[in-house]
Amino acid sequence: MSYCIDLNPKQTKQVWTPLKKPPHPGSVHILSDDALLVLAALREAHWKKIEDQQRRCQRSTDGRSYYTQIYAQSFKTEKVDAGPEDRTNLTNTKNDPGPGTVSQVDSSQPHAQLENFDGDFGNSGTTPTISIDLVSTVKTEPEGESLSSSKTHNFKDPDEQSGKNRFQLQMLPNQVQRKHEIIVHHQQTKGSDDCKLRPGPSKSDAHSSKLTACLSSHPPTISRYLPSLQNVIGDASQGLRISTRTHSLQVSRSQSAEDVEELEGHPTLPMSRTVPSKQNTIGVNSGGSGIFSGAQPLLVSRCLLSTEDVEELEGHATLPISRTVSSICIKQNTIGVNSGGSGIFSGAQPHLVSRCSLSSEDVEEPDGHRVIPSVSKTTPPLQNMPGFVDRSLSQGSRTSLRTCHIPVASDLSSAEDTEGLDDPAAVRDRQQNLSISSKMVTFNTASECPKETIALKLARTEKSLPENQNSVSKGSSSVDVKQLSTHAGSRGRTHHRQTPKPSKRGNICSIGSTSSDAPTAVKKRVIPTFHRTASGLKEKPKNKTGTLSQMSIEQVMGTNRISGAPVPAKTITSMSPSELAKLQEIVSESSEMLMMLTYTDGSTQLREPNEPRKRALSSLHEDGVANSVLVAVQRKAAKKEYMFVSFPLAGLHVGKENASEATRNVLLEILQSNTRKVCFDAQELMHAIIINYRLDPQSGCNKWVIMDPKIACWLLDPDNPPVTFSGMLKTFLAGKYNDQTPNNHLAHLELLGPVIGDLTNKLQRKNLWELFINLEVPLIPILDEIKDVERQCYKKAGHPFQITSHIQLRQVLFDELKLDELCPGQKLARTNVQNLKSTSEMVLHKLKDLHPLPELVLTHRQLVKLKSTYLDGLSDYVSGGYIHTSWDQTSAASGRLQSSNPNIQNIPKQPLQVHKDANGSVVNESTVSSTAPATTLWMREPFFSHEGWSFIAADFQSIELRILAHLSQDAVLLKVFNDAGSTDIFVQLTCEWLGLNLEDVKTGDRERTKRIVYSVIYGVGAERLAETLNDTKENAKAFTKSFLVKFKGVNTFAQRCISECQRHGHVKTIFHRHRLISNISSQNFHVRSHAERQAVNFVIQGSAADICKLAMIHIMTVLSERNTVRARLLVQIHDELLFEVHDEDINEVKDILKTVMESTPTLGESICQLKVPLPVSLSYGKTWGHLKQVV
DNA sequence: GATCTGACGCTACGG
DNA sequence: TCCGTAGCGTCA
Repeated sequence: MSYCIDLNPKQTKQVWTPLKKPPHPGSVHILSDDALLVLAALREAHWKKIEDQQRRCQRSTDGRSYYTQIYAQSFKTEKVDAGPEDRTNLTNTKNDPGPGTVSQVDSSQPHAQLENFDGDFGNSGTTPTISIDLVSTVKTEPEGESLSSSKTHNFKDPDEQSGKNRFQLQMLPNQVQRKHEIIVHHQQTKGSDDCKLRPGPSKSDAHSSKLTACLSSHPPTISRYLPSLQNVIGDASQGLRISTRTHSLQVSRSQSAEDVEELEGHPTLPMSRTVPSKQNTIGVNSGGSGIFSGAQPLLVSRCLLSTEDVEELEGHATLPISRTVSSICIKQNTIGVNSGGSGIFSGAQPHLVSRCSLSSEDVEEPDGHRVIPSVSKTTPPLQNMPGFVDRSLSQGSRTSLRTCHIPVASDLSSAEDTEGLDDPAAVRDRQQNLSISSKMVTFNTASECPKETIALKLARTEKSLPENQNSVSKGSSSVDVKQLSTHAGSRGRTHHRQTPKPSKRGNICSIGSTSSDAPTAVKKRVIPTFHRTASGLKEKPKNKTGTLSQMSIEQVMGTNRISGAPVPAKTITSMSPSELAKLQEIVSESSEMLMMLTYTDGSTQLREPNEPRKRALSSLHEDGVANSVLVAVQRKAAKKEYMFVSFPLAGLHVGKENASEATRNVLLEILQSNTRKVCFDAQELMHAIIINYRLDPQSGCNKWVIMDPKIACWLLDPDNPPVTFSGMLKTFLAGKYNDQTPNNHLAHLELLGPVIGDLTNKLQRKNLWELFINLEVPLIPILDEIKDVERQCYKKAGHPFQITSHIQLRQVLFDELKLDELCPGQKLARTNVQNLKSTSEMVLHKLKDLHPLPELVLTHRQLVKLKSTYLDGLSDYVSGGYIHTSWDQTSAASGRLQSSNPNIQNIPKQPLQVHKDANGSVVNESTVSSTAPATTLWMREPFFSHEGWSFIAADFQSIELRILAHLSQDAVLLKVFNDAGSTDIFVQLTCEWLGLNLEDVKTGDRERTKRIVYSVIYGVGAERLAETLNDTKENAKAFTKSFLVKFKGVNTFAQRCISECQRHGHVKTIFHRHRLISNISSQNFHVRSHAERQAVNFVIQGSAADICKLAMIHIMTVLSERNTVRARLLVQIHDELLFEVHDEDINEVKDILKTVMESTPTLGESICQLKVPLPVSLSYGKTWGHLKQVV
């Protein structure tokens, strides 16, 4: 079926817009942009619900009739041009759960009131029925683009030859049942007053200013803003934007396909596995569940795809997908397929996410503009912002493609892989490809952190980044080009290296053992640009001619030798005070220190050290089998001499009380010094020292930096990590070193120096040095925190077990320790599906007074979660020092935006505190004294702004509660929020409940209060609330009752939502966003109750999402109008917008943000005139983890 | 025996 | 028997 509508402007136009009563289908000639987009959004949002409903309610499988019914129904009672008295919330309309408000329609718009609508699309006249329910693709093409350039040009338009200024509506039936596409080509016409879809970022031409005017002058309906939202999302996330127009906009697309053509320069590879999408790769991301949460994916350059309905964009090949996937994300010239949820292909409905399908060919330079290919530290990627004009260009300072910033360590691929270098065009293309990637959030590698913070301190160099970058970009050396070629090279290549997701298990630092089933592919991990010298963490290289990484190496290298017969080691405890003083002096001037553990059986770390049994013993028992730490101190003055010192470990705290203060100090001085330290399996060494010397976090263990040849070798060949030192010498150093002196420990130790030197060279050649020194090495002490908790868990359980396995934990807690029997009065939660005894946080909290294990498990879970999800997880997404995320506009039924791959919205806000006792062991929070030292982990700290720029976060304060106040018209809530002098309501409530003063309320308490309040509002059960409150069920009931009595309107509102939902089958937000709640009338009490809570939640959460999106668009519009302001949107976290702003513009942007965002509710007078103010709180800072509140 | 997959439980985030 | 999400690890 193909349907084309003549839109000859001479004829009477029939425009259907969502804010008008829908016309009879036979009368429809034009679907407004709004209508198309609203339909698309609605359809996407309800797709799964439709299927569910059809399945459960035995409805017709025809989604069209279902949809038309729903949609027609929603407009039946819509009033047009409602008076102010009608502009109320949804509680005021008796027959319609919607707000009963519509926007004023500008008469200048080609929108006409359409008559004869019978409320049923199915009852069409003689004209074909338009299945607007199945809109899934919207394309626009900019002015001047020929439709014929697109494959969608296969419809028949009688006036094709004559007409400009028209819409063309086309429907193509898909072979797949119930999946159709409507492809709308929007031929833009100069002089049109309508608000066009403007996918392009360039706001410097006539059209863009027209858009701005339109946005400002027309009623700000959410649907009208949707196109802009697309832009904003694109700006904020995909970073594909440079100062030119894009050629196409794909809002969403459904389908599987079967036929594909190769992207130019990309060979076809079968998709044998799912892989993450990385630069210049096309891959499939697993949703986290399943094997690829930890396994090694293969690079595929092209997915198998199939559908006849997938049309090629000009300059783009169609990418078929052999399986059903939930989303396709294209970023940085890469196309990846993401599945949603659990399991790789669990998401049933595929769609393109956002507008991001750009290849370098699509980038054109508009008149008067030059393409800016990249982002430098001093000139952040403002090109991504609508309306941005890079004034530096007109000054001629940055007009060359070759001046683009290429991160030094942006690519850790093999330096030998440099094909294509000789072709300047190829290099330029690659540069351009690279440039298309704008930077979203900077991954901090250089920030200065509080002393107690270990977080993700990947590096500690300061201010080295810009110089580093400059030296590279200006140098334009062959090394740089190589990096370019490997970083961005893709076109014209005949093969692709595999770019697997790094193996979790392959991490040498993983606990327990090294992985023998490590990655099967060459590891390509991109890390931030930074450097650190092993001889001085804060040392800044002065040699301006070399790259920093080279200098780091030189400083680290030094000259090594294998000495002759080493002098015997001296035991530290046998030294006289004067000898100790001398030793300290030597240590302070030393150029290198080599370290190893010796064991009680006479072996060492360098001689069969990694026997599993021995390692397990060392992990499990404080006294273990480690006997001493042997250190070879290389004297600076005489480089060929080592001084050997032995620090006893065994019996330190079982025999005598403690090591002497002097001994401990010397050891700490060694470990904390900036001198290069080397140890094979440094993690084991650190652990032994911490345990035996009972070091606390204040000793700075987390800052020890020890170079580990074992890790270096693993990076060089992740498939074959070394197990023993001897094996490493054979495998990685090709027998260069003679290791045939089995009984000479000191000779073995001396080998470490030249060995690490050789390995350092190898790492540098492979571009792995930065990864090694800045990521893997600092990771070691962090892992020790986890290991410590594990060890304690094993002790408390009486045997080792897999703490992360809830099955094994259940066995330990309930079968062996029988903790559930020790609390007969308490009802412990059970798992949802299998109804087994749960080991959830709630249950463990209940059990923690009975046994130390539950709380240790909780601590372990926290640490492992942070490591797996935020440390390892985020590291996988670091690319050239930045992290890029994908934004999904249609995945959340509530209307929220969703971030994935990685999810940037759930990075912990609150720091995690890890307490340690005097022995250095991690202890439970409940048992620790308030003065006990704590290690603080800030997961947002690694994100830092460019130099000269700062973050500004603007978030709506308690937006859902305010919307609840507005919708419910609860007198108390309204009063609270309209009282200008009132403080944060959650702080107030916290004060009341805990009996605290305002100033004593901690952030954590406030967060807890917040969750409790929302829990009650959305209908939490007494039992669950009692668990949350850590109180009795009766008290929880009483609390709920008193809360609902205090805020009477809340309950009334909830009941009204439910009854409206029962009447109509769906609920609506302030902006008419629908959600079907099919189970609202279910006979099953549990099912029905759940549906009721969903209904109430959706109205509020969805309305909040609408307002947040509107604010987002509004603020971006205003900022783009003021093109002197340097600010860019980075992240949206539902109610919070995070900007990066030039330091000189901070105050101006603060004012703009506050003014504009707070005016959002009044922006659309007729739509969301809230009865309460919506204040915005601002905070700013250099790192995301430490934002300072603006008062 | 190795690999793959989906279900499940759990924990982050936002309200 | 709060809602809405994403992601990780285990296990069958």
